[in-house]
Formats: sequence, C-alpha cells, structure tokens
Amino acid sequence: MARSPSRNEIGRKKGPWTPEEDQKLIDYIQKHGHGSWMALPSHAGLNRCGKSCRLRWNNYLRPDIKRGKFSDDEEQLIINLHSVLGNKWSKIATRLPGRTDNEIKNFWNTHLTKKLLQKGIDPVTHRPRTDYHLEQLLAANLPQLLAAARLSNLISPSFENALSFPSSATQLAKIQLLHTLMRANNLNSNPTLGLQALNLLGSTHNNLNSQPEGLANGIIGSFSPNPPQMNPNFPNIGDPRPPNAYQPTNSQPTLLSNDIISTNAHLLDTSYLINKTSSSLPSLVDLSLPNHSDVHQVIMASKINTSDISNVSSASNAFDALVEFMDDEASNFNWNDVLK
DNA sequence: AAAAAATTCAACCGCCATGTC
DNA sequence: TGACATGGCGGTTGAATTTTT
Repeated sequence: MARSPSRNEIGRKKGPWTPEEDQKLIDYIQKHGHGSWMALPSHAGLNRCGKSCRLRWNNYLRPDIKRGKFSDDEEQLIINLHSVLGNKWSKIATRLPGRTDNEIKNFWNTHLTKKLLQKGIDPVTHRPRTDYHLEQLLAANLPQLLAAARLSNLISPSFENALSFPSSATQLAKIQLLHTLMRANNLNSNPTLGLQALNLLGSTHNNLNSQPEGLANGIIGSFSPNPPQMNPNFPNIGDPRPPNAYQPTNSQPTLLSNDIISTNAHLLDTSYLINKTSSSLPSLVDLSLPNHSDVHQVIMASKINTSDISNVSSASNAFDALVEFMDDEASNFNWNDVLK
C-alpha cells in the first residue's frame, strides 16, 4: 500500500532546490538552529516539507561539509569500513569528517564497486572473485584459445566466429561459452590443444606477471624456476598445484616441453581450477544440475533464452544448433559487414 | 555535429526506531 | 499500552551531464 503524505507534506514543493531556497534555509538555521524539522519550513518561509529541509541541510548546505574528490586515504578507509560494516553508510560517514552518508553511498555505488570488481574483488564479500581471474585469463587469450581449439577440431569455424562476434553477446557470456567448451572437452586430454594452450598461457607470462595477484600468477608461477609466491591478498586462492606436483625447471615459460605439460596438465583442467579456486563461489556453470547435455550447458552458460532456439530443427547436434542460432542472431547485426 | 548510451549524484521514498502523549 | 509524530537510514530514481558512437 502506498504511503499517503502527511498533512504538512501535501502541496509542498519537490525537486531541486533553488539558490533562494538554500539561502532561506541557511539564514534560518544560522539564526535559530534547525529545532523541529517539521516546524522549520513554515518558520523559515519555505514551501518544503521538513524532511526535505533536513536532507538539504545535512547533505549539502551544512558548513562543515567537505567538497571535492575523495582522497586515496578516504577511499581506502571507506573500503575498509565497508568490509566490516557493510552498507551502514551513516556509520561509515561518522569516520569521515565532512563527508555525508549520501555522498559516501554514491561514491561507493558509482566508483568503488567498479574499482573492486576490476581488481577481482567482490564488493559485497570483499573476497577475491576467483572466477574473475579465470575469466580474465580466458578473455586475454580468447582469440588464441579459440584458434587452438579450432585446430584441434573441437569447434567449428562458424562457432568460433559466433563466439568472436563482438555484439552478439556480452564478453562474459562468450567467456562462459568457451569455459563450458573447455570443460566439455577437457583441454589436457588433447595433447595438441594442450600444448598450444599451455604455450599460450606461458607466452602471457610477462604480461600476467605484471598483475601481482590472482589465478594467473599461480598458474604461470608454477612454470618458473622458483615456487610461486602466492599473494597474501588472495589467501583463498592458494597454490593451484596438487601436492608434490611441482618440479623445479629452468625452462623458459614460452618454450614448454611435453614433460612440463604432463607435470602441469592439471592446470589446464578447468574443473580442477574451478574447484581449487572457487570453493566459496559459484562456478560459471551450474554443475549441480545432473546430466546436462552439451546444449543445455552451453545455453545455460550463454544466458540465451531456450525459447530462442526451440525452433532450430535442422541441426544434428547441440553445438550446431547453437551456431545456427547465433548465425541467425548475427544476421540481425550485419554479421558479414563486421567480419569482412 | 548530432544522437544514443552511460554515468553521476541530488533528492525522494518507504520503512524502522524512538519519543511523546 | 497503543496511536501518532518525528528523525534517521538505506535503496532507488531520474534529470543533468558526460562520454561514446
């Protein structure tokens, strides 16, 4: 049931405050204090409800309000406090002099959540989103992995094209598709693809090494002569190697021999990685559903509405059906123009 | 240059806790 | 003790602004 406005709210002005209204409010409060907020508007000559006046004063007109960008220290403090207090904006605001709860809340929602996500940290739990690192790793190597997969006849060129088409799905959906594909085909069971994929991962060593944290560090680190240093900021990722699997080697990461592959084969097993890195997080694909056919897994991962492909009848298998669907979808986006 | 999309943030809304009678 | 008023809080909205196409 909608709340009916109280008597003194009826007919009151809403919306942005004018400079004149601001001045009236400032003048009155400087002279008399705010007293009863409900009584203030009539005393101050404002056609606003008391609640609106309180909000305007507390969030904007109060003389002790600090303006401008949040400093790095303030930003870190907000993150730290949020990790302890959650969305208790008013409590957080008491620790940041001159900042209002509304301002902190807005800053959190517009900047800090994105920043944390970019770092692979879940802004709700403040724990690493380990799936994120896997997604990033796959995203960074998507074209090469797709090419490797195609060489090994794991996927058809049209399916690869469908995955590569930039507007046909979100990047995450594409990665999830590849992820599903990798799960379904278990890369390390295919030596050719395994070698290529491992080399691809190894060749990103320098690139990924500049990122101090995450799954990539764990994978690539195990190829280097020294045991990897796990980042303390990501304690729940841990060392992705199984017990006793580490063999010190002087090989360069870009030149991987078969014995290194066999030593590290588990690193290409996505289910191993998922289990190792995502114990507290849902995997990209819901594995709890029993006996999914490939098409169900792929559809689920791609977030494509099943009704959208229900009329695909000519395809002989699940992947072809999906390719057909994605080709149809692509035609709506001038697919050929984009791919030329 | 213009249109569309994305982002920002001031302000609002509804709910809850507390105070008062 | 219960009804009502008030203040405070967190979630959400939407106009204004900025960025992208």
